[in-house]
Amino acid sequence: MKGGGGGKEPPGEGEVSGKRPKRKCLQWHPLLAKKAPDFSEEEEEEDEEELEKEPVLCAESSVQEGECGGMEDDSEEYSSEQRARRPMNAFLLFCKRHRSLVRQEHPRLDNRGATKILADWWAVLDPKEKQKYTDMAKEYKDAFMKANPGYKWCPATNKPVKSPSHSVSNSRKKVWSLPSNPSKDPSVAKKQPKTDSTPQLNFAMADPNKMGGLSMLLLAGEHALTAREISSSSSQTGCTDVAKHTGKSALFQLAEISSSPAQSAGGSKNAEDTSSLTHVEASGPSQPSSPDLPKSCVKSPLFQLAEQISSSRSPSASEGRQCGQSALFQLAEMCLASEAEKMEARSSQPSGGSSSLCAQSSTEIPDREEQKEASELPLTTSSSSSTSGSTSSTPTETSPCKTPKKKKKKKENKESDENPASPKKMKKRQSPESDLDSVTFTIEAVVKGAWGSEETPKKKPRPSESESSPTAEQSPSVKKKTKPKPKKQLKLKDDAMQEEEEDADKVANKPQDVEMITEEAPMTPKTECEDEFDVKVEPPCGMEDAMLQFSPMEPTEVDEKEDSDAKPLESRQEDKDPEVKQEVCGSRKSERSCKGALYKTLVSEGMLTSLRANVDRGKRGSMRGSVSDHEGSWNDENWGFSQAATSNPKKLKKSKSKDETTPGLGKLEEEFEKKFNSLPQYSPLTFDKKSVAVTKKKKNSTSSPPEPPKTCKGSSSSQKKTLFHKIVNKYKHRKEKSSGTDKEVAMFEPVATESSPAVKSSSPCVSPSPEPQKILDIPVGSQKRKARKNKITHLVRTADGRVSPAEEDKSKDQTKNQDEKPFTQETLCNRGVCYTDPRSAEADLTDAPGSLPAFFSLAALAEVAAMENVHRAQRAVSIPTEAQVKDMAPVLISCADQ
DNA sequence: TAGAATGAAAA
DNA sequence: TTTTCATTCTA
Repeated sequence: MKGGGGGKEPPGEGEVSGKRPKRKCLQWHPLLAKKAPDFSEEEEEEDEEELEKEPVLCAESSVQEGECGGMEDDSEEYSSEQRARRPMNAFLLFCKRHRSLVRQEHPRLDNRGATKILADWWAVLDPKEKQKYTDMAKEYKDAFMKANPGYKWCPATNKPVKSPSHSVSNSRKKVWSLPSNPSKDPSVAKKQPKTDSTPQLNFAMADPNKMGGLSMLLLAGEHALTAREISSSSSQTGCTDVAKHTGKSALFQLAEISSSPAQSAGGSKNAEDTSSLTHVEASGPSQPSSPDLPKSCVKSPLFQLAEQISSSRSPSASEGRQCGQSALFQLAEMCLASEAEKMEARSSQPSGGSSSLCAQSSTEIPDREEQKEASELPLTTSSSSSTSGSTSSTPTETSPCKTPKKKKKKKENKESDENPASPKKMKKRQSPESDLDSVTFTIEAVVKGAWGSEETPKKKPRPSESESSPTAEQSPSVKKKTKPKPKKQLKLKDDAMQEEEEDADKVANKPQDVEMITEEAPMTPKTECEDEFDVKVEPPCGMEDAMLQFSPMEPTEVDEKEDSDAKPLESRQEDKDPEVKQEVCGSRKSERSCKGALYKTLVSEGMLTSLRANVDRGKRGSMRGSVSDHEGSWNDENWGFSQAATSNPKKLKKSKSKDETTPGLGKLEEEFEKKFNSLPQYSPLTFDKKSVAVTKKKKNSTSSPPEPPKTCKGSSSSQKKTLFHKIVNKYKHRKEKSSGTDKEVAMFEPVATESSPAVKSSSPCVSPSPEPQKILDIPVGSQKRKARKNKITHLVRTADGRVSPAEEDKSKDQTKNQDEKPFTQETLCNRGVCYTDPRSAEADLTDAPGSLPAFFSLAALAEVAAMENVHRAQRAVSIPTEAQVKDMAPVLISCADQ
């Protein structure tokens, strides 16, 4: 959609040309950049090579800064190009959090409509509730600013930087400039991204200047954390403590981390990090790293054996394919699973983290190694895998039919070759996935105790992938690490830690999956991609169903979804890939169930909140997203895919932003998400009540105060008052801009209907509650801007309430809108309130006590009539003037109080 | 790519 | 006071 941010840059010019779609901000992040399909394949390949080298250098020497600086330069370029996005304000956060809900309720509704509704909700939202979002926004902003000290919100009208040289890169506009970004060559920038992408921790990225938005911060934080983790893992001590120590919020911490030394190694902390990094990097390039990991991790002999087995097997498996797992392999898996369980038990929080870390670290290394090795030697990967704690990861990678070269390349190549049609799509890798999946499943199953079964499901992998993917996308290892631990560390403070750890442990247990996932996004997951792709394809249906059923609000639903999904999936999977996956993993179903539990857990924890949103989205247009998404693979997206993917054929494309952001952000993002998720998400019902009022407001504002519905007074007076005030304020605004409301009226009527239902549900109260009245009177806020744009002109309504010709047209549109929007009458009807028949409405109105109520009822009626028949509307009602409304306010208030 | 919303920041 | 732009995603 958007521009394709991803993957779109033309290979040739690419880089600069800019295509960084709109969102550059996130993209610019190296990790993201890699992940992002955006880069041309060619470029990516080259970049990869470069990256391999670079990371090492950085890690190795303190000089890193210098080198990194080079990187930074690039990054700077990115930053300049992509620059950090300005932080979201409270409203945007609210929108982000609730848009999915809105969409769920009103699938037909387009974004604009959803936005309007959200605005309504926002208007209605209690101040307290709003405050939460406001606070979050503030915190977010603070963190952002900390990370990007010099950040300017507006590049200023002129936008100095952007236009000229970089112009291209910044397609959009702003380059807000981060202070530091010297010019960069586009080409360089491209390279850097990859380099950056090198999983590891390029703190270089962290540069405040470079740092993009929050996501960047998060990334930086993650990297730091991961580094710490790694170091800790090596030492086995919990490095995370540092993070924990700080009482600051995760966001701040992240910001600090990113801002401070992230690049080179700033303080002592950094030193540790760097050291850890160095280890990783050093190891990464060469296999040695793998050994380190194992050492760090305390593996039981059994575990080691299992790893060896798995690793050994993997190579053959790759060719042989996923399906047939040898008994030995299975045994290994089981061993691993048992180990995993043990690990979990141990891990509790601290230790567990280390274990997970180990796994992660191991995974990470492999990735790097893989990249480098891929270029160099395929075998290395296998060796690394064997050595590395993550058994599955290597095998899977190596296993892929093709040489274990760079995943990215492979993916790209494959994609290009195999799937000429869809660039993004993937090729499927068979064996590797199957292996990994099977392993993961088994592990999970073991952990849960469900082992045994076989069903399995591809989905599990998906979910896990999806989950992990977000974090891991760029570099699998990183992702793994980041997800589990970063969050843990960050949150250490919070209870979440435990939960997270558990999740992480789970993840760790599934290192394979994680790796898979991680790679998916950015790089590629060639194998994963394939797998995912397949999976996505398969599951979509089931997922959709699940998704559909699923309500973002309740986590519990997820389970249900999963269940539902599982069945469909199974059938699907069987249909599709009987060959590979199913066979391979016998126990998938059970695993699936396990995953389902995990999924639930994650959701409950809030880790998957984004998923929810994605899911919602997925419902909308899952399919499209699936394709693009796969590449970009987002955590959430993955989820969405896994779960929802099937459902929506439309597309999921989640916005680039997601793709971009998620990949890199990984755990950090998760934390952010957690916070974000922690934000209250109100059920539509909640808003319905309120919304009713709001809608009314809008309607009123536009022309007449229609709302009839018989709102109930049941609502609390305080809320009503608040609403009233809000409405009044908005109303004022409206007056200012008085144009353009008409549309709203139409729109709102439907809304009103919705609200009305809610009201009814609460109680059949009749008299229009004060709120509604208030609401009716008051316009909703949104209109202002429209006015600017100057749409206003045609909207005007005559005093009569008639609509100007233009309005008539609009009215028509409105009617359309009604049709489109679920809220409208349909919803109302569903809820028990139907105004379809104006007459009935009138009756109600007439019944309504009090002149005011009656008045409103009439007005509402009038609106309804107007919608259906302008003429009727005209005769039916005279629209109250603003003054009238104001006059009525007191009455309304009193009513409300009553 | 425009646009729908709100809000923060800059000009 | 007016513009920009943050998010999301359809038309």
